[in-house]
Amino acid sequence: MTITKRDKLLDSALLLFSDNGVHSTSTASIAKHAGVANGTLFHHFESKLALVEALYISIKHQLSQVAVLDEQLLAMPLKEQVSNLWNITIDWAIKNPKALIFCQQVATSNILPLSVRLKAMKQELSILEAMITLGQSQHEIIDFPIDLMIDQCQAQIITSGLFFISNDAYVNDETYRHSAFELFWRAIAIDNSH
Amino acid sequence: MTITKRDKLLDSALLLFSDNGVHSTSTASIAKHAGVANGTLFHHFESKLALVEALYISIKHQLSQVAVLDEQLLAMPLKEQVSNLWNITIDWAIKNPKALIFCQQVATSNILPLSVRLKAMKQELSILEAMITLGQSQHEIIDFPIDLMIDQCQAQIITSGLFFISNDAYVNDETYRHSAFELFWRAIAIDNSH
DNA sequence: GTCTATAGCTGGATAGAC
DNA sequence: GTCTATCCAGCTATAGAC
Repeated sequence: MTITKRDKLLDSALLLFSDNGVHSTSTASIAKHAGVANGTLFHHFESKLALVEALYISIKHQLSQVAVLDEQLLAMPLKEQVSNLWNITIDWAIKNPKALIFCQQVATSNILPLSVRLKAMKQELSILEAMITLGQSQHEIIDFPIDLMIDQCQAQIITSGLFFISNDAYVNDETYRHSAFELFWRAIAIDNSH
Repeated sequence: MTITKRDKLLDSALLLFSDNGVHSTSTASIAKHAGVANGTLFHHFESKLALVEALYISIKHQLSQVAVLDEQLLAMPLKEQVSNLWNITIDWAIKNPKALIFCQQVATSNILPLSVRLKAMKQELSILEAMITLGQSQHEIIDFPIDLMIDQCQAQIITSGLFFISNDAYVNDETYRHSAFELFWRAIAIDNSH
């Protein structure tokens, strides 16, 4: 498993995109940073847009591999399941700040066609949707429209991730960790005692 | 109060920026859309960046004029105050979708220097901060760290705004309206009964 | 203040040798 | 697969007439 030039190009692209934005990063600067020639970039990626798309898909795929429900988790109470997934996702965000920042930029712009973004999002959100629906049927999560809830929940997770990224002193602060999750859980949980 | 060419340029810039992004909108296309000559744009704005900044500041200012606490509001219970401000902001977002989309793009990118963004944000968030702090001192709002709460609350409002913008069939749907606000309020309120 | 014309540069993408 | 060299479109910004 060697690091190919293609991988180097993706790494450099992520670094430069997240720092300066997609549009103000030239393909030349990506190639230079990756230590490869200009033409090599266009050998591996049909166009700049294709590079952006490949990077986006790759990150979303990586995240979907991290946040999964296993047998052990499914046996726990719902709040623990949600908390677990929340923590896994936040930890991933803290370890991959550039990835989250880049995805946020792509998601809130028209750089990539809507169809590509929707496809990547659907895949990522299936767990979230499953948990909310389950919780609603068990009367543990409030019965608001599912599309609205998915939207809000996802936004809260991303916001928390971005918060810890830009305030990294709080990453290991239990108060902040706990508070951030509780803000998320309190919004949707029916039993708010304790 | 006539519509000056400067105003037309700002209007066209907002339209094109929110649709295609700042970087992929040329100054030439803005001038053309506004029905003025290319050079006129640079007479009114020193550079493209200065145009972006002027637009951003103008929108943030406009929003801060809309969301204010008046005498009448201050006499109400806290939840009503919050609900009122929430509704005012969402209504503004629905009426000015392009403005919200543009602001979101600017906020999640490095197009404008951080100092400019922070200044505009501070001004906008002062009411939110005041309400949360007041609520905390009255034990009506949960006592989590204020910086985290401001971040999350602002994100929830923006997310709701964007949700109604992209699902405009729900704009007048009381269920969605009520649910969106309750998700916001439940997260931070201490008394969750009823 | 507004226009036309254009300078000067940058960036995405290609061609062809190795 | 990787490189160098280069084309050409499109962009920001300026100059100067009106």
